[in-house]
Amino acid sequence: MNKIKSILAENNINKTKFRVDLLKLFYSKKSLSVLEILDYFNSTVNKVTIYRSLKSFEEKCLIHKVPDSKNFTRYSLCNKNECKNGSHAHNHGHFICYACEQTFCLESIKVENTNQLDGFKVENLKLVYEGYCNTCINN
Amino acid sequence: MNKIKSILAENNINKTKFRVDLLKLFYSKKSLSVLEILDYFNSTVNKVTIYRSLKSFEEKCLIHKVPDSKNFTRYSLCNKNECKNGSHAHNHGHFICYACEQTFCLESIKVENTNQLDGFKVENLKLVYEGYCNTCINN
DNA sequence: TTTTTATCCGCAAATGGGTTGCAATTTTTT
DNA sequence: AAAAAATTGCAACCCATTTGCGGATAAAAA
Repeated sequence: MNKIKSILAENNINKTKFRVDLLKLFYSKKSLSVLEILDYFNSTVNKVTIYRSLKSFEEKCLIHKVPDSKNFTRYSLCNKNECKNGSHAHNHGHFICYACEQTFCLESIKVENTNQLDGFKVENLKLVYEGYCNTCINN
Repeated sequence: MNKIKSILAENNINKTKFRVDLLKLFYSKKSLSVLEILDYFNSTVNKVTIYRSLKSFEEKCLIHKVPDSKNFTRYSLCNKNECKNGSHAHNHGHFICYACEQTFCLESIKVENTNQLDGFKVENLKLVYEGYCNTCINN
Protein backbone atom coordinates (compact mmCIF):
# COMPACT_ATOMS: atom_id res chain seq x y z
CA MET A 1 0.00 0.00 0.00
CA ASN A 2 2.89 2.29 0.81
CA LYS A 3 4.46 1.25 -2.44
CA ILE A 4 1.36 2.31 -4.30
CA LYS A 5 1.31 5.68 -2.61
CA SER A 6 4.96 6.36 -3.26
CA ILE A 7 4.52 5.54 -6.94
CA LEU A 8 1.72 8.08 -7.14
CA ALA A 9 3.80 10.62 -5.23
CA GLU A 10 6.78 10.12 -7.51
CA ASN A 11 4.57 10.85 -10.47
CA ASN A 12 2.88 13.91 -9.01
CA ILE A 13 -0.50 12.27 -8.88
CA ASN A 14 -2.63 13.09 -5.86
CA LYS A 15 -3.04 10.17 -3.51
CA THR A 16 -6.81 10.21 -3.36
CA LYS A 17 -8.52 7.11 -2.04
CA PHE A 18 -9.83 6.20 -5.44
CA ARG A 19 -6.54 6.56 -7.30
CA VAL A 20 -4.72 4.53 -4.69
CA ASP A 21 -7.32 1.77 -4.93
CA LEU A 22 -7.31 1.89 -8.71
CA LEU A 23 -3.56 1.58 -9.03
CA LYS A 24 -3.61 -1.22 -6.48
CA LEU A 25 -6.22 -2.98 -8.57
CA PHE A 26 -3.98 -2.84 -11.62
CA TYR A 27 -1.34 -4.74 -9.68
CA SER A 28 -3.76 -7.64 -9.28
CA LYS A 29 -5.09 -7.86 -12.84
CA LYS A 30 -3.62 -8.63 -16.23
CA SER A 31 -5.66 -5.87 -17.81
CA LEU A 32 -8.75 -3.83 -17.09
CA SER A 33 -11.52 -2.07 -18.99
CA VAL A 34 -13.49 0.93 -17.78
CA LEU A 35 -16.53 -1.27 -17.32
CA GLU A 36 -14.62 -3.77 -15.21
CA ILE A 37 -13.31 -0.97 -13.03
CA LEU A 38 -16.82 0.44 -12.67
CA ASP A 39 -18.07 -2.99 -11.60
CA TYR A 40 -15.21 -3.53 -9.19
CA PHE A 41 -16.07 -0.30 -7.38
CA ASN A 42 -19.78 -1.11 -7.52
CA SER A 43 -20.42 2.09 -9.41
CA THR A 44 -19.50 4.12 -6.34
CA VAL A 45 -17.18 6.13 -8.54
CA ASN A 46 -18.19 8.20 -11.52
CA LYS A 47 -17.05 6.81 -14.84
CA VAL A 48 -15.73 10.22 -15.83
CA THR A 49 -13.41 9.97 -12.87
CA ILE A 50 -12.25 6.59 -14.11
CA TYR A 51 -11.50 7.94 -17.56
CA ARG A 52 -9.59 10.86 -16.14
CA SER A 53 -7.61 8.72 -13.74
CA LEU A 54 -6.69 6.33 -16.53
CA LYS A 55 -5.60 9.22 -18.69
CA SER A 56 -3.47 10.59 -15.87
CA PHE A 57 -1.90 7.19 -15.17
CA GLU A 58 -1.19 6.73 -18.84
CA GLU A 59 0.50 10.10 -19.20
CA LYS A 60 2.73 9.25 -16.25
CA CYS A 61 3.59 5.87 -17.76
CA LEU A 62 1.95 3.83 -15.04
CA ILE A 63 -0.42 2.05 -17.42
CA HIS A 64 -0.87 1.77 -21.15
CA LYS A 65 -3.56 0.75 -23.59
CA VAL A 66 -3.57 -2.83 -24.77
CA PRO A 67 -5.38 -4.24 -27.78
CA ASP A 68 -8.88 -5.55 -27.33
CA SER A 69 -10.99 -7.98 -29.35
CA LYS A 70 -13.85 -5.51 -29.68
CA ASN A 71 -13.31 -1.83 -30.25
CA PHE A 72 -13.11 -1.05 -26.56
CA THR A 73 -10.07 0.05 -24.67
CA ARG A 74 -8.24 -1.93 -22.03
CA TYR A 75 -5.28 -0.94 -19.89
CA SER A 76 -2.51 -2.74 -18.09
CA LEU A 77 0.49 -1.85 -16.00
CA CYS A 78 3.52 -0.51 -17.79
CA ASN A 79 6.81 -2.29 -17.76
CA LYS A 80 9.39 0.18 -16.51
CA ASN A 81 11.87 -0.98 -19.12
CA GLU A 82 9.51 -0.27 -21.98
CA CYS A 83 7.52 2.84 -21.13
CA LYS A 84 9.22 6.07 -20.25
CA ASN A 85 8.42 9.78 -20.29
CA GLY A 86 4.95 9.42 -21.65
CA SER A 87 5.95 7.21 -24.55
CA HIS A 88 4.66 3.65 -24.54
CA ALA A 89 6.71 1.20 -26.55
CA HIS A 90 5.11 -2.08 -25.68
CA ASN A 91 7.57 -4.10 -27.67
CA HIS A 92 6.04 -7.44 -26.82
CA GLY A 93 3.17 -9.47 -28.19
CA HIS A 94 -0.31 -9.63 -26.71
CA PHE A 95 -2.83 -12.41 -26.36
CA ILE A 96 -6.57 -11.76 -26.34
CA CYS A 97 -8.94 -14.42 -25.06
CA TYR A 98 -12.17 -14.71 -27.03
CA ALA A 99 -14.02 -16.04 -23.96
CA CYS A 100 -13.03 -13.83 -21.03
CA GLU A 101 -11.97 -10.96 -23.29
CA GLN A 102 -8.91 -10.57 -21.13
CA THR A 103 -5.73 -9.24 -22.71
CA PHE A 104 -2.41 -10.77 -21.67
CA CYS A 105 0.99 -9.19 -22.22
CA LEU A 106 3.39 -11.75 -23.66
CA GLU A 107 6.58 -10.31 -22.25
CA SER A 108 8.54 -13.27 -23.56
CA ILE A 109 7.56 -12.59 -27.13
CA LYS A 110 9.53 -9.57 -28.21
CA VAL A 111 8.64 -7.78 -31.40
CA GLU A 112 11.48 -6.27 -33.34
CA ASN A 113 11.12 -2.86 -34.79
CA THR A 114 12.27 -3.79 -38.26
CA ASN A 115 12.03 -0.62 -40.22
CA GLN A 116 12.90 -2.41 -43.40
CA LEU A 117 9.67 -2.70 -45.30
CA ASP A 118 9.51 -1.69 -48.92
CA GLY A 119 7.63 1.54 -49.43
CA PHE A 120 7.18 2.29 -45.75
CA LYS A 121 9.01 3.76 -42.82
CA VAL A 122 8.07 1.50 -39.91
CA GLU A 123 7.81 3.11 -36.48
CA ASN A 124 5.94 0.45 -34.56
CA LEU A 125 4.97 -3.18 -34.81
CA LYS A 126 2.02 -4.89 -33.17
CA LEU A 127 1.72 -8.61 -32.73
CA VAL A 128 -1.58 -9.87 -31.39
CA TYR A 129 -2.56 -13.48 -30.82
CA GLU A 130 -6.21 -14.34 -30.33
CA GLY A 131 -7.81 -17.51 -29.04
CA TYR A 132 -8.61 -19.06 -25.68
CA CYS A 133 -6.63 -18.86 -22.46
CA ASN A 134 -6.15 -21.96 -20.33
CA THR A 135 -8.46 -20.71 -17.63
CA CYS A 136 -11.31 -20.46 -20.10
CA ILE A 137 -10.47 -23.77 -21.78
CA ASN A 138 -10.72 -25.59 -18.45
CA ASN A 139 -14.24 -24.40 -17.75
CA MET B 1 -18.37 -1.24 -64.82
CA ASN B 2 -19.76 -4.48 -66.22
CA LYS B 3 -17.27 -6.37 -64.08
CA ILE B 4 -18.56 -4.60 -60.99
CA LYS B 5 -22.14 -5.39 -61.85
CA SER B 6 -21.46 -9.02 -62.52
CA ILE B 7 -19.69 -9.36 -59.18
CA LEU B 8 -22.72 -7.95 -57.43
CA ALA B 9 -25.01 -10.21 -59.42
CA GLU B 10 -22.95 -13.30 -58.61
CA ASN B 11 -23.32 -12.46 -54.93
CA ASN B 12 -27.02 -11.74 -55.02
CA ILE B 13 -26.58 -8.10 -54.20
CA ASN B 14 -28.95 -5.73 -55.94
CA LYS B 15 -27.22 -3.55 -58.49
CA THR B 16 -28.37 -0.20 -57.18
CA LYS B 17 -26.50 2.87 -58.36
CA PHE B 18 -24.95 3.41 -54.95
CA ARG B 19 -23.72 -0.14 -54.45
CA VAL B 20 -22.19 -0.23 -57.91
CA ASP B 21 -20.40 3.05 -57.26
CA LEU B 22 -19.29 1.93 -53.82
CA LEU B 23 -17.80 -1.33 -55.00
CA LYS B 24 -16.13 0.50 -57.86
CA LEU B 25 -14.63 2.90 -55.33
CA PHE B 26 -13.12 0.02 -53.40
CA TYR B 27 -11.26 -1.03 -56.55
CA SER B 28 -9.50 2.34 -56.58
CA LYS B 29 -8.54 2.55 -52.91
CA LYS B 30 -6.33 0.58 -50.56
CA SER B 31 -8.89 0.89 -47.79
CA LEU B 32 -11.85 3.03 -46.84
CA SER B 33 -13.61 4.25 -43.72
CA VAL B 34 -17.28 5.14 -43.45
CA LEU B 35 -16.36 8.80 -43.13
CA GLU B 36 -14.24 8.69 -46.28
CA ILE B 37 -17.10 7.07 -48.17
CA LEU B 38 -19.51 9.69 -46.86
CA ASP B 39 -17.14 12.43 -48.03
CA TYR B 40 -16.60 10.82 -51.42
CA PHE B 41 -20.33 10.83 -52.07
CA ASN B 42 -20.65 14.36 -50.66
CA SER B 43 -23.13 13.15 -48.08
CA THR B 44 -25.67 12.41 -50.78
CA VAL B 45 -26.08 8.98 -49.29
CA ASN B 46 -27.21 8.22 -45.77
CA LYS B 47 -24.60 6.78 -43.45
CA VAL B 48 -26.98 3.99 -42.49
CA THR B 49 -27.02 2.95 -46.12
CA ILE B 50 -23.25 2.89 -46.12
CA TYR B 51 -23.09 0.71 -43.01
CA ARG B 52 -25.63 -1.69 -44.44
CA SER B 53 -23.91 -1.89 -47.80
CA LEU B 54 -20.58 -2.57 -46.11
CA LYS B 55 -22.16 -5.27 -44.00
CA SER B 56 -23.68 -6.84 -47.05
CA PHE B 57 -20.39 -6.71 -48.97
CA GLU B 58 -18.59 -8.21 -46.02
CA GLU B 59 -21.01 -11.11 -45.69
CA LYS B 60 -20.52 -11.89 -49.34
CA CYS B 61 -16.75 -11.75 -49.00
CA LEU B 62 -16.26 -8.76 -51.23
CA ILE B 63 -14.61 -6.68 -48.53
CA HIS B 64 -13.29 -7.21 -45.02
CA LYS B 65 -12.37 -5.13 -42.02
CA VAL B 66 -8.77 -4.04 -41.65
CA PRO B 67 -7.05 -2.64 -38.57
CA ASP B 68 -7.00 1.09 -37.98
CA SER B 69 -4.66 3.25 -35.92
CA LYS B 70 -7.59 4.58 -33.91
CA ASN B 71 -10.39 2.30 -32.91
CA PHE B 72 -12.37 2.97 -36.04
CA THR B 73 -13.22 0.49 -38.72
CA ARG B 74 -11.82 0.42 -42.20
CA TYR B 75 -12.54 -1.93 -45.06
CA SER B 76 -10.68 -3.16 -48.08
CA LEU B 77 -11.27 -5.55 -50.93
CA CYS B 78 -11.02 -9.24 -50.19
CA ASN B 79 -8.45 -11.45 -51.76
CA LYS B 80 -10.31 -14.33 -53.35
CA ASN B 81 -7.71 -16.79 -52.10
CA GLU B 82 -8.15 -15.80 -48.49
CA CYS B 83 -11.81 -14.97 -47.96
CA LYS B 84 -14.50 -17.48 -48.77
CA ASN B 85 -18.06 -18.22 -47.71
CA GLY B 86 -18.34 -15.41 -45.25
CA SER B 87 -15.15 -16.23 -43.42
CA HIS B 88 -12.31 -13.73 -43.65
CA ALA B 89 -8.87 -15.16 -43.02
CA HIS B 90 -6.66 -12.24 -43.83
CA ASN B 91 -3.49 -14.17 -43.18
CA HIS B 92 -1.21 -11.33 -44.13
CA GLY B 93 0.25 -8.35 -42.33
CA HIS B 94 -1.06 -4.80 -42.49
CA PHE B 95 0.57 -1.42 -42.56
CA ILE B 96 -1.09 1.67 -41.10
CA CYS B 97 0.19 5.13 -42.01
CA TYR B 98 0.17 7.62 -39.14
CA ALA B 99 -0.17 10.53 -41.57
CA CYS B 100 -2.88 9.54 -44.06
CA GLU B 101 -4.37 6.93 -41.73
CA GLN B 102 -4.56 4.62 -44.72
CA THR B 103 -4.31 0.87 -44.13
CA PHE B 104 -2.33 -1.22 -46.61
CA CYS B 105 -2.57 -4.99 -46.95
CA LEU B 106 0.90 -6.53 -47.03
CA GLU B 107 0.04 -9.56 -49.13
CA SER B 108 3.69 -10.54 -49.25
CA ILE B 109 3.97 -10.82 -45.49
CA LYS B 110 2.18 -13.97 -44.48
CA VAL B 111 1.35 -14.62 -40.86
CA GLU B 112 1.48 -18.20 -39.66
CA ASN B 113 -1.16 -19.50 -37.37
CA THR B 114 1.18 -21.02 -34.83
CA ASN B 115 -1.06 -22.43 -32.16
CA GLN B 116 1.87 -23.30 -29.97
CA LEU B 117 1.90 -20.72 -27.23
CA ASP B 118 2.23 -21.78 -23.62
CA GLY B 119 -0.99 -21.39 -21.74
CA PHE B 120 -3.09 -20.43 -24.73
CA LYS B 121 -4.90 -21.98 -27.65
CA VAL B 122 -4.18 -19.63 -30.53
CA GLU B 123 -6.88 -19.22 -33.16
CA ASN B 124 -5.71 -16.11 -34.95
CA LEU B 125 -2.66 -13.92 -35.31
CA LYS B 126 -2.52 -10.26 -36.25
CA LEU B 127 0.58 -8.49 -37.43
CA VAL B 128 0.33 -4.74 -37.83
CA TYR B 129 3.10 -2.37 -38.83
CA GLU B 130 2.68 1.34 -38.21
CA GLY B 131 4.63 4.30 -39.52
CA TYR B 132 4.66 6.43 -42.63
CA CYS B 133 3.97 5.40 -46.20
CA ASN B 134 6.18 6.69 -49.01
CA THR B 135 3.47 8.96 -50.35
CA CYS B 136 3.26 10.80 -47.05
CA ILE B 137 7.04 10.87 -46.57
CA ASN B 138 7.46 12.61 -49.92
CA ASN B 139 5.14 15.46 -49.03
C1' DT C 1 -2.52 25.28 11.22
C1' DT C 2 -4.58 28.43 8.30
C1' DT C 3 -4.43 30.19 3.61
C1' DT C 4 -3.53 29.57 -1.11
C1' DT C 5 -3.09 26.90 -5.10
C1' DA C 6 -3.35 22.90 -7.86
C1' DT C 7 -5.81 18.60 -8.53
C1' DC C 8 -9.51 15.87 -8.55
C1' DC C 9 -14.42 14.79 -8.40
C1' DG C 10 -19.36 14.39 -9.80
C1' DC C 11 -23.02 15.86 -12.53
C1' DA C 12 -25.07 16.98 -16.82
C1' DA C 13 -24.64 17.40 -21.36
C1' DA C 14 -22.32 16.68 -25.65
C1' DT C 15 -19.71 14.03 -29.22
C1' DG C 16 -19.12 10.40 -32.39
C1' DG C 17 -19.13 5.68 -34.29
C1' DG C 18 -22.34 2.35 -35.07
C1' DT C 19 -27.25 0.15 -34.83
C1' DT C 20 -32.39 -0.52 -35.09
C1' DG C 21 -37.34 0.12 -36.39
C1' DC C 22 -40.26 1.35 -39.80
C1' DA C 23 -42.43 3.11 -43.78
C1' DA C 24 -41.41 4.32 -48.54
C1' DT C 25 -38.89 3.28 -52.78
C1' DT C 26 -36.47 0.40 -55.97
C1' DT C 27 -35.02 -3.98 -57.85
C1' DT C 28 -35.88 -8.60 -58.88
C1' DT C 29 -38.82 -12.36 -59.67
C1' DT C 30 -42.95 -14.49 -61.70
C1' DA D 1 -47.63 -5.62 -64.78
C1' DA D 2 -48.07 -7.60 -59.98
C1' DA D 3 -46.00 -9.70 -56.09
C1' DA D 4 -42.00 -10.61 -53.43
C1' DA D 5 -37.51 -9.36 -51.89
C1' DA D 6 -33.90 -6.15 -51.19
C1' DT D 7 -32.48 -1.37 -50.49
C1' DT D 8 -33.04 3.32 -48.81
C1' DG D 9 -33.74 7.42 -45.69
C1' DC D 10 -35.23 9.25 -41.50
C1' DA D 11 -35.48 9.54 -36.70
C1' DA D 12 -34.25 7.73 -32.77
C1' DC D 13 -31.35 4.97 -30.08
C1' DC D 14 -27.06 2.63 -27.87
C1' DC D 15 -22.74 2.92 -25.84
C1' DA D 16 -17.87 4.42 -25.23
C1' DT D 17 -15.55 8.47 -24.46
C1' DT D 18 -15.08 13.60 -23.80
C1' DT D 19 -15.99 18.37 -22.14
C1' DG D 20 -17.55 22.25 -19.19
C1' DC D 21 -18.10 23.72 -14.76
C1' DG D 22 -18.88 24.35 -9.91
C1' DG D 23 -17.65 22.21 -5.77
C1' DA D 24 -14.56 19.23 -2.93
C1' DT D 25 -10.09 17.54 -1.68
C1' DA D 26 -5.08 17.26 -1.42
C1' DA D 27 -0.60 19.51 -1.65
C1' DA D 28 2.20 23.48 -1.03
C1' DA D 29 2.99 27.94 1.00
C1' DA D 30 2.81 31.10 4.69
